[in-house]
Amino acid sequence: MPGYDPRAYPPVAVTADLVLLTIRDDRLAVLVIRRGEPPFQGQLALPGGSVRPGETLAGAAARELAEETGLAAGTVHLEQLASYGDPGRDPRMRVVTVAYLALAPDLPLPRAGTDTAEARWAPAGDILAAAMAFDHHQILADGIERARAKLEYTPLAAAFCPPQFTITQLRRVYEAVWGTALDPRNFHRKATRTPGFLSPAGSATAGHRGRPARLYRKGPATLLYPPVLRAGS
Amino acid sequence: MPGYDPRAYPPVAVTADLVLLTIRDDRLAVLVIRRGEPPFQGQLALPGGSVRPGETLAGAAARELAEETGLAAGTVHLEQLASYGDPGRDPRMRVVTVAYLALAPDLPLPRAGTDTAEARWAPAGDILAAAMAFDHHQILADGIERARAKLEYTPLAAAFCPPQFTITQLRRVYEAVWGTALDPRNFHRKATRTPGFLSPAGSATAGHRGRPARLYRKGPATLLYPPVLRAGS
DNA sequence: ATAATAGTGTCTCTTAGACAATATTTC
DNA sequence: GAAATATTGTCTAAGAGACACTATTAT
Repeated sequence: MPGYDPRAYPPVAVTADLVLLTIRDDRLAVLVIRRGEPPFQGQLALPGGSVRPGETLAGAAARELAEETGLAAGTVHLEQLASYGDPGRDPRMRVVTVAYLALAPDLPLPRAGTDTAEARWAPAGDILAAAMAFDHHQILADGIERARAKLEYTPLAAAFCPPQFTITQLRRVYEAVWGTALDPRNFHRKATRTPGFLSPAGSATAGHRGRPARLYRKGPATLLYPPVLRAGS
Repeated sequence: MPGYDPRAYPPVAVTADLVLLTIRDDRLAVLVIRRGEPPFQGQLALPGGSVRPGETLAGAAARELAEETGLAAGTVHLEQLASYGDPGRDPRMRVVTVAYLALAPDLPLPRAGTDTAEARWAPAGDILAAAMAFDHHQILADGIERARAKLEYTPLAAAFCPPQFTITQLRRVYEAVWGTALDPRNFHRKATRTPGFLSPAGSATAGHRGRPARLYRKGPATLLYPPVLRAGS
């Protein structure tokens, strides 16, 4: 637009917030912190912080992720979710946050006390039923919905699993995220016969009751065809 | 995060950019402007501008849309696409842009000369093959890919059509966006039998050769089940 | 009548979902 | 052996894609 000058307006802060999901005890869980200072002191919130000068948006999200989990970005799936910038969403000033969705295997508990007040995993359903600081409830809901949708047509469920995993582990991811039970036999056939979904990883597990299961890795496909559709009609 | 202060960092500008798509002459077209001033003077760009104080992000996108097309937001589908904020994407200062995807029926040519230098519709394929200012090439590519994907599992193709339309018009949308030919008979069956995709609008068209076609409106569904899948295996 | 476009029906193949049957382990 | 889990197979119904056929208009 001719004549527009980005410097002509009052200052805006840009932050990166994180919806970090995992599966714990066969349930979808989210990493939340309890805010140690105003605004919304004492309330639950998503981890996040300012985007620093010279840092990309994804870089800021990856840095937050590393600070919270101690893990390098390579281990965890990280994608941009959406941006939220309603005036008044932060009482201090105009803040636009770029939310990122991160999907991780069941991680060791996040490092406590370094720079974040009381970060912990909590069942996603519990958090959705509670209040959160800022508009984080909406951001979390959007993140969960994104994850649900992406399980249908991408091999992203594997992001919730360790590098090698069994079909049953993968099925439990679907069941936890969708909140529905799936037939183990039909799921097995679907997962193993959808091209590119899985790559065999040879050996088999043992150590629990029942027949040992084969191991797989995430396959080369980026889109599943045909998709794994949630029940519809 | 304790101790973080959004005011502690250098200023950032937030803008809203628009990927406005339509179908013209059975081809996917995008609204582009030619920049009248530096940076990237003379280059093609997407329409956009600063988010004003007190304005929501979606509100800024709707305002840009109205400025470019003269249309109220109600006529046009508008959804957030993604945000782009790499340092250096704008040489003047740190600018984070929130891109919105807008889908519209074939509109009268945008108002010329009011506040935008030379806005025009251009075939999406031509623009993708050309250079654009900033990172707008990437934004456009992401917008087109979003539109392609959404045609599969939402009734969004209707957003490219006037309020009432025929099955053939709808099919031409799919063909233009996907760049593939679809069987008219199978598409007809699919469109009319997918629950909630279309609502009959009674009367029939005429005025051209061939049997008059029935008219439909966009149906109540927000997700198509089963989806209209692009050919895969 | 002919061409053109709209709409229906039919056939085949693939896939989803229900569920029987078999395989391989631990207890 | 019994129980638990993994894996394969079978049956049925629904949907996709190919394509014949009918319907209704303009010229």
